[in-house]
Amino acid sequence: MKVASFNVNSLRARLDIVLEWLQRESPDVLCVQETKVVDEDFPKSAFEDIHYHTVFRGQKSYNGVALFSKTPPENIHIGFDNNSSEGTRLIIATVNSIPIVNTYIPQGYKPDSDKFRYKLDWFQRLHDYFKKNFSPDKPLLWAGDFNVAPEPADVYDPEKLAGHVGFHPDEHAALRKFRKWGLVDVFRKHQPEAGQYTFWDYRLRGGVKRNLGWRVDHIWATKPLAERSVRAWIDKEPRLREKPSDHTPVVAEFSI
DNA sequence: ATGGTCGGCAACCGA
Repeated sequence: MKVASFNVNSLRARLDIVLEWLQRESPDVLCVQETKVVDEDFPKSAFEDIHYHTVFRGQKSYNGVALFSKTPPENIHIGFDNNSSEGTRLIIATVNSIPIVNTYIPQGYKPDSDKFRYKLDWFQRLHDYFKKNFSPDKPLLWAGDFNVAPEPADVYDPEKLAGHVGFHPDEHAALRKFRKWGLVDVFRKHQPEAGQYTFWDYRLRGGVKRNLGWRVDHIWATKPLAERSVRAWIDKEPRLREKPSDHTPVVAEFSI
């Protein structure tokens, strides 16, 4: 089973890239964030044409998540309380008997802002959701744009960025709670080397060229599933980053 | 150097 996560920063702006990537890599599941498209305008048939099932929830201009799968998704939940709050940031569906959680975690703006408190609260709500609905002793996959680089190896300048949004002690404490519950960073398990990024700060002059990157897109799994992971990588295909604002996909393979 | 540049969508917001 092959699973990927990709922040597309507008699905319609990058539709060809996503379709080509699906056909090239042929993952069983692709979790997408920042679709930026309302459900009525979602390009559903383009994905059905290449034999992917779709689950999506969007809104005008911002946010939006989608899940694509080769086999039909089951037990679909959108948002924390199903089909209402935070649906454009959270899709849960079971594919090939494995519950997949696709999240677009709030970005957080600045550490002294309400938006940052909202982000921390969001992590807490998700943690509560996991505790209530899932067991760390059973396979569970959590993928998405977490908007947090977990470790110093995951940012281009850990000393300069310490305390910034996306690399803040409170965010690291939030992630630690998920680890404590039983989730494993599957990419890191297979890739110990520092400096492997999924996002580059295009707001800094020459940020992409200067490799000013962050690893904020993740695939985490409970131990029974992580034990069956055989490979994980970040797709470095240059075509995926035609635009400076592009994230790039993170991929993991499991022997199930 | 504490900046800049994207996408959506039509003035700025969010990242």
